[in-house]
Amino acid sequence: MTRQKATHTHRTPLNKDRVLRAAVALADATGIDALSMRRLAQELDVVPMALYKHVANKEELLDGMVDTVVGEIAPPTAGPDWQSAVRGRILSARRVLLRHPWAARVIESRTGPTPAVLAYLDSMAGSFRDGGLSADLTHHVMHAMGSRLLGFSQELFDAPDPSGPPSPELAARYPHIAELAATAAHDGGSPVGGGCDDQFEFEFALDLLLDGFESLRCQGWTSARNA
Amino acid sequence: MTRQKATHTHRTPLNKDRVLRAAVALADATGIDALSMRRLAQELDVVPMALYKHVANKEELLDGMVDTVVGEIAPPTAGPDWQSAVRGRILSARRVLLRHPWAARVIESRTGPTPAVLAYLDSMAGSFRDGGLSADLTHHVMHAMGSRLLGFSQELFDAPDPSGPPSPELAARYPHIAELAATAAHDGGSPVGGGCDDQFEFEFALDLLLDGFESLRCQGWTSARNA
DNA sequence: ACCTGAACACCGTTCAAGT
DNA sequence: ACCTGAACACCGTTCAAGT
Repeated sequence: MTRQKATHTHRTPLNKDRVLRAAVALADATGIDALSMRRLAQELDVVPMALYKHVANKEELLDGMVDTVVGEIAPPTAGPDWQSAVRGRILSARRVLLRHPWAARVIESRTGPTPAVLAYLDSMAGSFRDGGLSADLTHHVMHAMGSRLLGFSQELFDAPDPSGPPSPELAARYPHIAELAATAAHDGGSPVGGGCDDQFEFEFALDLLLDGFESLRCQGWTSARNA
Repeated sequence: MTRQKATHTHRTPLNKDRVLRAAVALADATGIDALSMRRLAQELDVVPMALYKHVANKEELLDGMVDTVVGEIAPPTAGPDWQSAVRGRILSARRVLLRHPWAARVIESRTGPTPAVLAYLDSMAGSFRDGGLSADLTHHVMHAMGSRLLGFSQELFDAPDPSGPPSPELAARYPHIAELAATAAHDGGSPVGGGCDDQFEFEFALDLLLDGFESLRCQGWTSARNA
């Protein structure tokens, strides 16, 4: 009785939380494309169908993973002004999202917001309202921020080719892109040569938007007046 | 000889363009999730493997579909100022993307920009440069625009529940969200009651950014001075 | 009542056999 | 040389048979 069958070793019994944490860890380690119900079950030493006792289907698994990740974002902090409070929380969200590179894509793919996302957005709206923005302006401001509220934004190009300067024929075909790439490589915002500083680009857009919002707030902007 | 075998009727021979146009039409009609190599082949009255003569694999098919769609965006038009030229083109891109609701998600999923996307971005960068923005500022501005350059942006919530006002317990749990939903329903920017006017939200953020860029241009902003 | 193996209806893609 | 059917290695999920 000191040995149990290896295939049925008595383990911490499965529960939803353990399933979700294993799924997040697996996605972190192997990427979201390699996350399948079968692969996850294998990781948990469980038969695939055992997962369906804790999540209804794969969609619910992905929803749960999103909530797990969004739950890692730091709570709101008091700041000298509304802008720095919002800014700090968004940058915290960004650090979380960078730890889980698959999360942005999964969040995008959800049809509706999950409870943790709703709670986060509600709290963020509260920060805008506390800062003196009208409900009307807050509404449009939330839309304008889009995914940036959660610490990420859609980058259309990952990183310019890091292998030296662009090829001559590419520069000829896309002269303006080549000029931008040359500029980025020149001011060395990032380690060596190629690529741009994603963090700088994120904060550039974030601050431009926050400043724009504050300016509208000061003007007493309303959509009725401008529509 | 007046009849041919129904299963091998002589048709316009397949070529890459015909494959891509059929794929776009199929995605338009049935959604991107229903687009499989096998289903597309069936639509073209062709055996699945025949597609692989014209596209290397499914990734290349999706790349080609993106290029087909981006090719529908209107060329740049001359405007009284750089802002209205850029604005007009982006709103044209938006109309194209609304015709192909699957395209935004597919563009996001590409690892690198396709030729037509590069050409579009190059032309857009040219518009900023012609407007008097420095190469440095143009670079950051392109990043700040993100997917908005192509006429879409990440909406975190599709549309608030259209079935009347939010339930009491939801309003209690997410008071600020409920307030925003009530505001949106109130000012009736969209047809009846619930939901917000996506076009308004898009233009609100677009104009806020364009105004911010113009303001930075006037100030002679450079990243070196502000870093 | 609970658990689970086999099966179903799909995928994208390889490959060898047919013409 | 070209084309293509069958096969491979996967999916998520159903379902009936086992305990």
